Amino acid sequence: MPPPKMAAELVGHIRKRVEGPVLAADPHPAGYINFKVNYSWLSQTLRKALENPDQYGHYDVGRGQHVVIEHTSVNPNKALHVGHVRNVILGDTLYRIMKATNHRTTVLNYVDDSGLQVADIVIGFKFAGFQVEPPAGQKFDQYCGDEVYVKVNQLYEKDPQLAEKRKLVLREIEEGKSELAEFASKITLRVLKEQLNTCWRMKARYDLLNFESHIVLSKMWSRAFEILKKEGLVKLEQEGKNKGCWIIEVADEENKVLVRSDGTATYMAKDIPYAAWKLGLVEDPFSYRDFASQWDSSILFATTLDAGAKKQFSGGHRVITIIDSRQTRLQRIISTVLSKIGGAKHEYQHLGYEAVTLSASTAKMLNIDIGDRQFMHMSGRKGIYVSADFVLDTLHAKAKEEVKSRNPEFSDEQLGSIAEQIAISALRYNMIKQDLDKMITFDINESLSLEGDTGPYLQYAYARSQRILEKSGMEAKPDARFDLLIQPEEQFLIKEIAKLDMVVEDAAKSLAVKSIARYAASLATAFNLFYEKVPVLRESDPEKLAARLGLVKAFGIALRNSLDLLGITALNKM
RNA sequence: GGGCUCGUAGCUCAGCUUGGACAGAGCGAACGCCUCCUAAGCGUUAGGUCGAGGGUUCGAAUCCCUCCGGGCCCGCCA
Repeated sequence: MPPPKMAAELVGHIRKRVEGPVLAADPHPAGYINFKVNYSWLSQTLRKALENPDQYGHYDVGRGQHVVIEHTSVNPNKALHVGHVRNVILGDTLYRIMKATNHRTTVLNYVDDSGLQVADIVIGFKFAGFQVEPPAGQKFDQYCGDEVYVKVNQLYEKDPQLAEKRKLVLREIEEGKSELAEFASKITLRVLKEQLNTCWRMKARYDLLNFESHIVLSKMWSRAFEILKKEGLVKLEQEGKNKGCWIIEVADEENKVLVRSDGTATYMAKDIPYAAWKLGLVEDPFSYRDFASQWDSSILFATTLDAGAKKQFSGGHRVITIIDSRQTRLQRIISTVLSKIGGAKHEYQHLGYEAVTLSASTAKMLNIDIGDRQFMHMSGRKGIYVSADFVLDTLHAKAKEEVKSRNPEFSDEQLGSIAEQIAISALRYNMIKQDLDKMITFDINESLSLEGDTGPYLQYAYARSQRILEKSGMEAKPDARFDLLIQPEEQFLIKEIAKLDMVVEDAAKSLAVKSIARYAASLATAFNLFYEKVPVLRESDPEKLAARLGLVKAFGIALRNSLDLLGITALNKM
């Protein structure tokens, strides 16, 4: 039977059962059955929002389940660039969604304080004559990354003896104790604090810093290694190119070396115990100390092997590690290994995303010739990147001008604080709105846009709504006659507001972080259409006025709650 | 070579999981809308062989196969 005919026939039966939320069912020649929603029923969702604004849209997906999220994890030898920013914002947004859907959350930031990149900085200071103090006005992380790291790497090419020092320095750092290791640790912490300032500025926050050196010194690896041996997951290669190495066999690909023929562990081998720790599959060897207090008044802890408190950071029912998709293969191996040593009942998930690259015109601004290519991969070592602080500062300056032109009476302090919120909003929205498996080609000029599909557009819709409420001089009440809201723009807005919990539920279940951004944008658009067509303050019928004020307020609640999930501040004025 | 992934308007992207009504936004272009709740807004117009071909289906941007093009990954580096 052709669909149109089927629809027509079905409608006959369906009509008899139409009730409650559904007003009518009509066949459409294209083969559809169109149901008409009962708006006076749907508008009761507005009452729900007004009665319980803070909880509106916060769906209980997690039932208190513990989720461990790792993100950021930038090597502590340089400032964050826009590529790292994608990671930070993705991770922090996921944290916010998980938290809002009743998950117990733990956010980790892994600090690779014993890697080669740290050794490079130490060599710069100790053996290549770089001053430890940066020039006045330059952040220490930027100084280390822009100056020391890049230039030391250039020096290696001319001076092989300097390059030789890397291994020695690295070994000293790994062993700890020595004066050089102390120095390295001081430098690392200083860079880390500046990196955290940038992350906090973007309104990200963490629960724990995991220092790689502590993982190495804790002997977690040897314990994990014993487990792997016992379970028969690793074997000592007797011949071939990997002779003398402990390897792990991976289906459909080359075997991975875990322990080199000289007995040292590879990067993968450090990652396995850490991942197992996250899931609570190995005993927790760490104590925890206060590291810093954060903007949301929470305390950031750090691992320590010295005396400290015992805490429950690990042992997640679910672990989500956010690293770019170049690591997908390794993460999959780790996940497989964990499932074989008792992780099966848990979930170890890698949330990957494509890289951020620089657009041709932005590369040109950095004086980099990329020929006829469309984009350029960033490289910390070569000094090819756009730093997060730079983007935020530039956005801030631009936003400040815009706010000032609209609100000349504002104090400089007010202007600065609003401009900062706008800058963060622009950057966060820009980094989260597209799909994870799409590369972001970062263009500095495009990223400075405050119009169209941007964070400030959302904030603007919110500010407009708050002006209406303020100027009305009335309180929007949940018991208004919402059934009087019968204009198309009103009904469209109601429908959007009502979608929030569905969107949040879906985002939490499928880790579809960007769908919150998409929703917030369509919600803001629905409001702007309403704003354009339906006057609120000029309405003379007091019942209609009350209903519209309720609608405006409910919109504000839905949008503010969405913006909270995105880490964007809802502004009353801008 | 093998694996993963992307390819939709001039540009940046939604839509694809769960196949259906003329494929939607933003930017850019042209033209409009502030005596009226902030014009960071709204509207109109122009712009599309949904990479190509085949298959499944009453119906494919969406599912399957092949191919083409871009990207990433395949270290006793991290």
